[in-house]
Amino acid sequence: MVRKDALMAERYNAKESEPHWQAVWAERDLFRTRNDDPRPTYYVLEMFPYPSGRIHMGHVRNYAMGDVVARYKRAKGFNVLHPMGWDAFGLPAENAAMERKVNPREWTYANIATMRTQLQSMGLSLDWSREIATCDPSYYKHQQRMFLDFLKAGLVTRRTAKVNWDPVDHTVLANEQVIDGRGWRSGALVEQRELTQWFFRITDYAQDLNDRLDTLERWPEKVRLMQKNWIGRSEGLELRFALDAPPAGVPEEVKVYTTRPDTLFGAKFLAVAADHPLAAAVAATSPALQDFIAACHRMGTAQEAIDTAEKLGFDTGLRVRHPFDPAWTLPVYVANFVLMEYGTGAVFGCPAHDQRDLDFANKYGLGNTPVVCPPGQDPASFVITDTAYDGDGRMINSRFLDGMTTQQAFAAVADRLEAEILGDAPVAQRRVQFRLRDWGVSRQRYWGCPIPVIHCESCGVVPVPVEDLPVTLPEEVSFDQPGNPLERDLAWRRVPCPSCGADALRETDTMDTFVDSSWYFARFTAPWLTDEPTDPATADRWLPVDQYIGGIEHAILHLLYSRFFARAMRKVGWGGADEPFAGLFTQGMVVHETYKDAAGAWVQPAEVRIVAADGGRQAFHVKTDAPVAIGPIEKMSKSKRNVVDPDDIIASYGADTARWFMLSDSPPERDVIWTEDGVQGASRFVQRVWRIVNEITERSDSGGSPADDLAVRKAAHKALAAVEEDIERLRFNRCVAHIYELANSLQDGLGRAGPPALAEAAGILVQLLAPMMPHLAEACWAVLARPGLVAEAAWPQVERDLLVEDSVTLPVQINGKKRADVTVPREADVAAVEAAVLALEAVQRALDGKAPRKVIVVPQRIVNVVA
RNA sequence: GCGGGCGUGGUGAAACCGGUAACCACAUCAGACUUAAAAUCUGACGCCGAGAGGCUUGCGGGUUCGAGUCCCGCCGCCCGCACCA
Repeated sequence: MVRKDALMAERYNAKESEPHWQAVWAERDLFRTRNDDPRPTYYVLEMFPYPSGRIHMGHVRNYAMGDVVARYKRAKGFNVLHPMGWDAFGLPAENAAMERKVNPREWTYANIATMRTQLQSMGLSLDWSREIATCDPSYYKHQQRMFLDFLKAGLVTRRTAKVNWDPVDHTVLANEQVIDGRGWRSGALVEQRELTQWFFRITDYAQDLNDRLDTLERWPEKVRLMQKNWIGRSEGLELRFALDAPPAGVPEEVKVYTTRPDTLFGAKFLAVAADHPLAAAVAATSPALQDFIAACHRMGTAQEAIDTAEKLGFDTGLRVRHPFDPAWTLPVYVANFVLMEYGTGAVFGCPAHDQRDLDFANKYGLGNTPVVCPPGQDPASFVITDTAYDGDGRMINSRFLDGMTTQQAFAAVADRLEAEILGDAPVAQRRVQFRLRDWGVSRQRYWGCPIPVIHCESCGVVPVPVEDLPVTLPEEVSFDQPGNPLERDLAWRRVPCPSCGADALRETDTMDTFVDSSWYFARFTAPWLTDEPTDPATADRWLPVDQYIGGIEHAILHLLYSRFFARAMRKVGWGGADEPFAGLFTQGMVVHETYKDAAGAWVQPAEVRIVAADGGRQAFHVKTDAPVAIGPIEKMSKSKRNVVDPDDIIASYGADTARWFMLSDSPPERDVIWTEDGVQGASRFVQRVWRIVNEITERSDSGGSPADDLAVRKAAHKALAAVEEDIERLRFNRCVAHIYELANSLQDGLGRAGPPALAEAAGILVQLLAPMMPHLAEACWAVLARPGLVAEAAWPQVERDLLVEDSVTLPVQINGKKRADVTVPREADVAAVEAAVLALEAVQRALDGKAPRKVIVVPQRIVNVVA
């Protein structure tokens, strides 16, 4: 009690401390990465943000995780690259321009400025000297260069594709602007229009993109699986059906792709897509079919409708011959469920073994013949009524296939039909098919990277010469009229043809913003280059990214496109790696309770006061005191108003508290619930660490027994070993638990252990904290009078000797239930442990004088006595 | 429909290879300090039971000396894809 005043260290003041240490780091330029640093490289990257206006808690979580890894790896002696940039093109800037009459560029750069300040207030160890914004000509110039390289290398094609067309606004709509089949602004029914557009030939790499997934061992299994399904590789047979007496103008054959050639003897019909050439040929003389095709097109738009859509078909009256029996013919339908984009746009229907075919056959009275008998079924009694059987089994009703397994039948059909000739080619061909389609990159938008080509009446499509890059967006832009402003801007569009010099027009499509984010990780390796997208040797050294961290929502598109770009960039000589991201981590969302007032309006958490009530909690509005209903916990979103502004949290608690809370509690891949109690708990811990560290330095009186010294040192080194392992595996919540444990041990040891042991343990505590709460750690480091900055300090070495105990306490089970403990020397052999256990009173009592049937001793773990 | 994941105290969770279920934290309760409150410190805290003890990882089975963990069958929730032949 005497030294109470002396021990009352001042409260840690994050508001003063955090900007101070940020200034110290900046002054020493601590986080600038040099490409010529000889140490081993480590590239940690978090998905760069879209500059929407302000950062949100999801950003705080994402960047806090990345910063832990970056600071830890730096302490471990790596040359760490940890850059930041802005995914700055996109629709919201255009929306803001339309709604608020602002310039998209100014709006975007203003947002970037705000968000940069916010990120800097988090104390992230970022190399800001490498900052890039994708909307800057210094970035998209190189993207245009690569587009031209890809074009030359045959990785870009141009063909027609459907777009969403708003007939009232006369504009192309992005998918997210189509709501329930209607334009988001006009409310008009959206039509599908064919437009000539640019495509990246990602399907050229479908096989490799599929196969290399297996090598991405540090990717979540879930993401690999999602990509695998998206790529959708299948092995099947393309087979040709000859038409039986086709009328004039109708093709003589139809090609069909099937993964189930084994079921060929169960075929009952053939169906082609509404867009299939055969359908068009028949429709030429059939107004009824024209109507049917038009109806199919109308249905195409609405996503939900497909779900419930009935299988509909139109009987063309044509018939095809069965490949194994020219006398056996099948009717040919045009069907609404057959997709022109997949396979050959035509299928043969085997109702017994495909649910869709069965629904269709039942509707049109086509019947079914089961040809695969499930294991354990009697073939004689096996019938299909309204549930198709798509499993394996033995072939029946299939002539020469009877008795075979489905796999054998597949091979037998393929072998025979590959050898059979129809006209001048084999009837069938084995073939691999993918669901993946080419990547349409054309967007009829202003705020994107211009596609660097010129359309000339006599020369056609002419690439912009590399020396003329970048093709910059016009500065002056107006969104008063609907449509793409670039199309109206003739001053910008009109250019001489680079090839013949005649009057020509610029391409007005800009690139999908996914292109911008498909190579930024490579640009970060040398963003100062003005003439080239990358320095290939430098890119080779840094890539792949060692640890990439971001949201699961990018599991497919962004990551797949980046994987495509890695391949394409290597092909055209810009270096990098086969795979862009060696390690991937997908973090969970930040969620929060929702609140609604009596009128049903959403209420912000900041306006809600929570009171503990009997058996639960009650919420009241801070201003009106009116009761507020507590709703379900949901993802923080503006629409539900359940957002907490990082600025507010940093202002009242500090960045360290926010970071600590985001890393504690929930496993990083799971959602974390933001609660006021949780932040306060984190904040209390900040103060506790500060008190402990200060108290240690203020106490030099107590002596400390060797046993107490050892206990504190053991606790510190145990925590060190555990945190090290858990950071490596990105298990930040476990790191937090270990650090709490160490703080508890340190507090226990305060009155007992000696100053050297306490100082050592406190130093370790501070270093463990440093990746997570860097400002607090820096302040504590100074209090401990340790030299330099903790941000520059090498990671401490674990003293392995301190991790092993001399004796171990083993649980003793009798018949699998824990009944006692036994403490034995660590090195005790099995016989010694067994003897010690059998001497225990509890064991004696249980055995009741008899010999045990069995004693299982698992060294260092457990003993089980079977009575 | 297809594919995948998850289910543990009041809450977030931990339990690595099948080996003491519940580390750590939040909340709650009690105590200390205080005129009081906050802050801080100490303690209790899975369930039943006064206790001894018994029970407990969504439910039901199985394998095993031993199962939260492995296998089979249900139930519930979540996510992704979706007419892909």
